Amino acid sequence: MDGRKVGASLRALRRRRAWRQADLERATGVSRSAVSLMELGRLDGVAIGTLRRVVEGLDASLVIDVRWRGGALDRLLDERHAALAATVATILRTDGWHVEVEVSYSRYGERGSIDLLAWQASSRTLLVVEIKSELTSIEETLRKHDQKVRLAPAVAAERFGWRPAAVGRLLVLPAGTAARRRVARHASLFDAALPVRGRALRTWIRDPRGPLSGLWFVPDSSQAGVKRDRTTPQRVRCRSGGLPSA
DNA sequence: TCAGAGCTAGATGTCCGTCC
DNA sequence: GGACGGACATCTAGCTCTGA
Repeated sequence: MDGRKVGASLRALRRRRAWRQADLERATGVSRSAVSLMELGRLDGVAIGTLRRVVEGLDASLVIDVRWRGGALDRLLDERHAALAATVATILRTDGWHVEVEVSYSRYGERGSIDLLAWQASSRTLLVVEIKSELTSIEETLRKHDQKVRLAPAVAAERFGWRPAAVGRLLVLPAGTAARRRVARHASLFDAALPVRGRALRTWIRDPRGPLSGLWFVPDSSQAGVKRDRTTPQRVRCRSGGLPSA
């Protein structure tokens, strides 16, 4: 975030309305001095929430972006997802499935990408696998997965010539306590939507018979060897005169 | 002289390390 | 895990500066 550019933008937007700093103070409840600091680009002394109030008070919006070593942050965020997908794809292939990765679709205005689309020719079973390294929104995850399961047979027929007799839906989560706790907290929801787990699930994967709605906790190989003490996530305190090293 | 903007000391709230 | 206290971040009131 370029402080001087942000400050210049705020000032330009304020002046465009012929407002004084005091007018902006009345409109947003943020003191004139704080507005002054922001317009001078001295954002170190300004809370993000306060900055947002001022920006929104000028009918603008605040976009905050975190960047790290070029595109390395995206790769870092994607690492766990990719590792889970790779683990599941390997297991499915070992059990005789043909696996396609990241199958994109666009049908009737609905767009997206199926993490893993697996096909077992002998039983003509199609499996729609959704991988979640972080379970943020449960409702959204289930809704999107449902959409993919609905569209998958048509996508599979069109793209690969697969004509399924049965369709399975599988949600994959990392086998940590955080994900298990989250699922336990919403047990009734998950039990209704994805009732098959554990041994029954593995049995179905080896020998699919009919449709399936399952939830699978898969060990996260990207975290292998990463030792964490009992206090994680660790607090990082920034002392004056120095930033914590990256 | 006055309006608008900049500066800063002090008040307040929050965070985080430590202890139990 | 909760309580406590010190350190720090953030905000504001009020004074000062600047330019018309």
